[in-house]
Amino acid sequence: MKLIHTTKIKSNDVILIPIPKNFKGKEFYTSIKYADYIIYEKPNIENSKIIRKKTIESFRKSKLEDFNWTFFLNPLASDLVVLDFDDIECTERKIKFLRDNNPEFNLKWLVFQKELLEKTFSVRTPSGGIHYYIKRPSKLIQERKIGAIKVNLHLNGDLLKSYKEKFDTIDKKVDVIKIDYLPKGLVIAPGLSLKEINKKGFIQDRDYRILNNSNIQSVSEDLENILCYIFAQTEGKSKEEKKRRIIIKDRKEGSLDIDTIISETIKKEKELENIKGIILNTEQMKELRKKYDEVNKKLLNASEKDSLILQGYQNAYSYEMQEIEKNLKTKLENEIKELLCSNIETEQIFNINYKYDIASTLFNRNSEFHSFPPNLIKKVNDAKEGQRSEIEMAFITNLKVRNFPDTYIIYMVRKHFSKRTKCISSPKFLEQALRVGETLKHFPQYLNNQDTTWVNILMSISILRQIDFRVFSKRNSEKMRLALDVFFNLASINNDLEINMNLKEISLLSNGRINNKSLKEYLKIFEKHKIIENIEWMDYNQNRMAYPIKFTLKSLTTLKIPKKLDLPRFIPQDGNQPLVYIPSIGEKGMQIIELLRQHDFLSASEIYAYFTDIKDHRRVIYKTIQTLLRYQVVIKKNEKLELSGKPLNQIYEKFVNEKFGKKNIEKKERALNPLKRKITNYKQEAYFINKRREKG
DNA sequence: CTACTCTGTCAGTTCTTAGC
DNA sequence: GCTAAGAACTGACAGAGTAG
Repeated sequence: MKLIHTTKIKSNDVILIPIPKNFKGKEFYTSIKYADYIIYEKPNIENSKIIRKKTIESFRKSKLEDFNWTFFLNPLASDLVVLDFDDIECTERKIKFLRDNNPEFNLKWLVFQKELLEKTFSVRTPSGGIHYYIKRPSKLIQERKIGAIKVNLHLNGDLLKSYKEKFDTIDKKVDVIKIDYLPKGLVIAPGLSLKEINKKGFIQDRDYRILNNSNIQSVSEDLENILCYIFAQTEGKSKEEKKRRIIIKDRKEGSLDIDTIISETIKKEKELENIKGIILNTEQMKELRKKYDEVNKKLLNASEKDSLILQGYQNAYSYEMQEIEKNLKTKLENEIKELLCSNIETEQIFNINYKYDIASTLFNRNSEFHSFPPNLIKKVNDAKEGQRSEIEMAFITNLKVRNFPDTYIIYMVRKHFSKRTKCISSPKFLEQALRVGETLKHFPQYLNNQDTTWVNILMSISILRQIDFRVFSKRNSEKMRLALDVFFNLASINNDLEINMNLKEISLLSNGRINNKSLKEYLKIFEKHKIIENIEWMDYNQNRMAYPIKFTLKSLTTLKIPKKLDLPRFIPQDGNQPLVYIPSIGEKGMQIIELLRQHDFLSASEIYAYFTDIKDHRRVIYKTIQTLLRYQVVIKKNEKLELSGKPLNQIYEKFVNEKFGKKNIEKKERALNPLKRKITNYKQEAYFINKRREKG
């Protein structure tokens, strides 16, 4: 005899409570006083056994099947939660109002609805409501919350006022939305019919029919954030974890003023841009200028012999002026570096900028590289009042989905956005846009305008995070991910799937340690698997496919991926920084750092879970973690790993200093700056390429 | 017994360096 | 761009120990 009328809910999920099969006109009651017998700390099955025993003892003539068996939820024993949507028409109207007036709520609700509610097991209640059954492993909320959505958290000012006016007449409890969050307590089980029950004076049969017979969905980590937002609740985690969270926040926000660092940096960067103008106004420079001009006058009437001497003077003066400019430039650059690299947060800004700066020095490009589509900034600043929020959102979404850190985005906004923009004029808009971007990063399928190129590229970047590249080649799969990642990032910057850039530059712009030779090999593999097409090779030397002049990426949205990774693998935008060049840290090390940036702290086994595609992942990741611990990139606190907070560049410098000491100064200098070293090598190569080509 | 931690080895791949 | 040599990285394997 089955007491549960569905296979989707197992007996260890719930405690079974007897209720009468027919209420005979009475109001709802349970057949026994279950509360006296339940011991929360025990597994549900044991509690159910006790209840059954007590039931048989109390009703000696009855059998188990003479009762209906309903559910009691015990948050200590199971992560099953029921979301009870009451008064569904009014609820839906209220939700619609929130969605229309709060873009962040709109997106998060959409994801919540599509990814959880519509996919999970649900039951139609007799009042027309719906019970959604979900599993929430975090067990963040352990008490019943009736009317769990507080409207004033999602609306403010005039919007809240007009909301209240609109719903005041319909609903007494206007401030809340009638969605009950039930992790604990009694719930009428699916498949039951409460015969002849008295509900508010009416006697009727009340049926609980299964509406969606899918499996019960578990709340993934990404959805967890959305649930936290919708059912705003920050409590519930263990005291120790809460405390740690506060400590980490203190370190990130309290102890240093990131805003000041960013604005100081921008100020200095502007000085650097206007360096010529600034120098001209210094006393020292005025003096030199004066002397220079005087000599110039003398030159007009000077004899041939004198003019040689005067020209010598002139050269000396202009050299001195150049030196002043150079010194001030170096001084400013060092100050910027010192500012940004003083802490682990803003250091990312430096490392990302450095990547683009250094890459542009390889072939002495006049136009520098950007991290974003350059014309987007123009659009942002030129936008009319009504279009602003959409265009600014597009900018932030682009950087966010491509996994740029928030600090970097804030820096970009402060640097490039005009005062009229929404991001600058209302900081709350920027905060909200960043949170919306965060959601889209994890749920890219909800990006608007899917048919446009720029969204298509963002989708592709999201997809490549979950490709298991070993299906394409036995080669090192993470390097292939790096290659495709940099290609699509460049496509995003140019808003064009065609790439015509030197592979050496691409190597420098990548988010990891990959050289042009490997990029070339991967190009061929990608072409074979139709991810890249129309490669135009430079074949000056007997059809040897020396290097690609241009090639075209194909959107990954239509690509059929035979095997996906369980969890997306995010490559940090500052992944090509010196730290990666410490032996046995590498890309894996950066990916672990990225994980810790996103989660604040994780246990070793939680980190392993992200690399299960590697057969021997525990051993492999273990080694990387050990190295990170050895260099104090991460530290261990109560069995959890977290970033130590030491700037990564400082750690790398220390590593080089210890390795070379005072010996091998030349090698040390090279080692201190791996990207510069790469450029020197590439330049030397280019020199010989030209030489060979001239020979024929 | 299972899940996990820790150490070590090895072959194949990828990167750097030196040289032209 | 190319080669060669060597360093470093990567993921696989074996195996001992430990906690629950």
